Amino acid sequence: MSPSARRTGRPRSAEADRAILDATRAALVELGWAKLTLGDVAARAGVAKTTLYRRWASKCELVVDAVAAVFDEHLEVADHGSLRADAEAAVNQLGALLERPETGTALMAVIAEAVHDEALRARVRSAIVDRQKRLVTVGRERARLRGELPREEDPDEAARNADLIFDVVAGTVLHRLMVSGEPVDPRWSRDFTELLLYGLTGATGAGPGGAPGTASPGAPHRAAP
Amino acid sequence: MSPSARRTGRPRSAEADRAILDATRAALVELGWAKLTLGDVAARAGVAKTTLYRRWASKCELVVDAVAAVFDEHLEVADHGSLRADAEAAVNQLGALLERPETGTALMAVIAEAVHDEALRARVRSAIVDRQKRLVTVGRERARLRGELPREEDPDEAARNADLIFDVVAGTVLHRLMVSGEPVDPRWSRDFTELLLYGLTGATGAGPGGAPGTASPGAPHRAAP
Amino acid sequence: MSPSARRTGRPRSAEADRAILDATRAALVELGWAKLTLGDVAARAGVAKTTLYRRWASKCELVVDAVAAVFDEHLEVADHGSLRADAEAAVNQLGALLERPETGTALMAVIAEAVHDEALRARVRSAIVDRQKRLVTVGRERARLRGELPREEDPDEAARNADLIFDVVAGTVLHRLMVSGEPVDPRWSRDFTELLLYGLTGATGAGPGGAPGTASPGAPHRAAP
Amino acid sequence: MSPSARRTGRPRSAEADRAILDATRAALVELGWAKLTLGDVAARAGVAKTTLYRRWASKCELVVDAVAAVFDEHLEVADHGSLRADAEAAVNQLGALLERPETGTALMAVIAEAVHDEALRARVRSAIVDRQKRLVTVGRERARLRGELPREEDPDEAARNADLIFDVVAGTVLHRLMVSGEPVDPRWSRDFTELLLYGLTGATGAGPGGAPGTASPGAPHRAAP
DNA sequence: CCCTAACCGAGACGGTACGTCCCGTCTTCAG
DNA sequence: CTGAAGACGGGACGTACCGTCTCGGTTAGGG
Repeated sequence: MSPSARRTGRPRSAEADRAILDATRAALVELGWAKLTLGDVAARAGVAKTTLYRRWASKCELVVDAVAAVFDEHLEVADHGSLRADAEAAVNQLGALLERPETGTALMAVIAEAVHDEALRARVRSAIVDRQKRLVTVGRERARLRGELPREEDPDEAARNADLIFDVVAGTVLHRLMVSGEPVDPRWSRDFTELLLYGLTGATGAGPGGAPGTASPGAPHRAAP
Repeated sequence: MSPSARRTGRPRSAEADRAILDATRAALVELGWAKLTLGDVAARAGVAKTTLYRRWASKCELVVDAVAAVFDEHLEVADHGSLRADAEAAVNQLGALLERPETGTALMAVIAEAVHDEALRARVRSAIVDRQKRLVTVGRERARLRGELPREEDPDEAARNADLIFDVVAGTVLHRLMVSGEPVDPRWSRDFTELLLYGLTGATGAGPGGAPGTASPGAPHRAAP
Repeated sequence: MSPSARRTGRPRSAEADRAILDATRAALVELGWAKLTLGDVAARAGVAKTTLYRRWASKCELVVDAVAAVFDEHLEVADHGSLRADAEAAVNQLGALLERPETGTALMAVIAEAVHDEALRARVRSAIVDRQKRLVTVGRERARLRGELPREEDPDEAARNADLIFDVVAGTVLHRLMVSGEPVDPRWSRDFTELLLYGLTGATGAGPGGAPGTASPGAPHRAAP
Repeated sequence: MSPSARRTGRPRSAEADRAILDATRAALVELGWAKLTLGDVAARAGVAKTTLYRRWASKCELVVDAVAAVFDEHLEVADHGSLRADAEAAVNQLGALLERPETGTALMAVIAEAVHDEALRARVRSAIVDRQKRLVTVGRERARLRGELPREEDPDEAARNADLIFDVVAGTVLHRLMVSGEPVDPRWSRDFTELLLYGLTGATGAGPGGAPGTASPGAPHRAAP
């Protein structure tokens, strides 16, 4: 049916899709998640509510798609030469994305909704989370090739570790922005990267933030005794 | 004025306050954040809607207070003997709190709203975030007394570090539960604690999760040469 | 514009209009004006409150229309052969209409409101008052044709007289029912008609009510000497 | 109990009563019946709601009393020398009273309520209607003494006639002002008096309004042939 | 070149929850 | 015991969106 259906009749307007997603982002910036209404989005897009509902089942799914498009455009996994640099770049990139007025809030709200909605959770995962996760997995793979990280034998454990690290990176950035309400500025992402690489107990003797500019790069993975 | 104000007229019923907060928690458990209705809360509490609106300006503020009470009851900062044990206990405690049906989702939604609402953000901070933060600060102080962590000279830097660590701990737990949708079970909190203490580059040679039961306690803060 | 407007979109349901007016009348009979609730009317009509508010701006306007329909159905201006008979019939008809549980009280309340509301006043006038007024004007016209009343030269004065007579007839009936709380029974309407035709000073020597059964019919418009 | 009760404790403030009734009239003028609220009246009077409710059971009763006071002050039954003059004076007086912004509307609304409330109806009757009625009864008595009206034998019939005449006078004036929305000006009250005294068929040959200034006084009760 | 099916806009529909207003009662404190 | 202040339970209000539906009109294919 998928291939045969939708052969006859007037095809859906591709322009409408674009206009709706643009309008959704604009409305998110202007009103925020809670005050965003589908009727308003339709009006902004110059489109009938019917048209909108034909394509998206709910506010959540629409917003997920609208936000996902932003992630698609702005996430890249360039090689910065070292684990540390890759990590810091990933933190900065995540921070920059979530600092946008249309993403962070919307994402939080959608995630809250998704807790009780399996289908929505899957959509969020495939449209947004997995895209971010690649930053981590690709970075780790590169670090392993560079010899910065040991090779992991157990694939199961490797997967667990990848998930853990992603939770740490994404969770921390999200928390910094949304809960603490502080920006992801260069100093903070350097401190965070430091902590991420060497832990609380610290490799540099100074702990995270301790003269990081000089000490950290020179002591990459803890001089063996 | 605070003490002299509200001298006249019928005083507000303390019982009503309690009934409303209880009803809010019950409704959160039963319906979740999205389907929670102020009218329904009032009905459950055996209270008129007016009474509820007299005290709380919005669903968000009500939920913050209701959730805060849960945190008040269940957060403790007992001494577990070592930084590692304290950290793991804090992770478990945070996990247990946010895994409750009435807290996690609601908190996410409220935080999403708070982005556009300064007053709400302050309320969340003082009622919930700061309470959690004590787990981190008290734990770090103890670790310092035990000699597990170096003394920090610059008080400014100390504050930055405390904030960073809290963002990492709380953000990671939140992300694990809400976004990844996985539980905070003993193995995960052990792995996370390991990562938190020793970083990606790892102290144990096996990286996070590598035979942590044996290696980690024996290599707490990396014997200095 | 009137005919061309409302071309697009789903047209309003004529059935909803009918159901709402029916429900309004039923609710008026059952609850009376004071306890009548727009929400209740909507529920009885099997209609959403929105639908009701889309058509009528207030309880008053709705009731005016509902009551007007009753007047439309029950007012007729049949020829009874003489001014006296026509007048008596008009009095009886007005009495019967205003004695209905859904009309009298509601009308009083609406009129009270209309004092401060020009639009409502116009609506009452065109929907109800003018319909009643025809009883008077048609009756007077017939009486003139029969020679029972003199021809009026000045059209302005004629209009003033028609208004006056209508105020007398309708006002008296309304007052009898609403203020005095007495019914419009045959004897009273005969007495009132007598007074209306011959005045306080009376044509029959006995004054109004004085042996009216015999005197009045025989002395229609005062035998000229 | 009536005489012995209310001996002890602080006596009720007579000033409060006055302030409340004044505030009620002011609020009626400003807001009209529908928008008048007891809380607002209490606030205007500088009195607690409790005080108000201790004295009046409902908005209706309060308004009746407030309006009644106006009638008490402004109704007088002076002798104007003839039935015609007395009638015209009564019409003018009634008109002037009901034209006041605080009386007419309120009266209509209260009467509408009173239809379903026996106690209220009695209160309206004794506080307002009967006061007006005296204008009619006293006038008729005087006219009888002057010989302008025949003596009535049957006391039952006399009562019926008095009621009828009052319904006509009060009802017509009320209808003129409230329903037709026209003022009770000198010409109208002259025309109405004419109609009231001589009826539709008219004593003057010219009908009501036909050169009434000259014809009517001279042809009082239609010379019998 | 027209037919026709699916599209589109507009907007009314039955609902649910909202937050406000006022009701009439109560509870407290001051005189 | 009165009176002010004001919180209380309750109920209706009128509004805002929801997601669905019914219209008339448009717009591509496929015949």
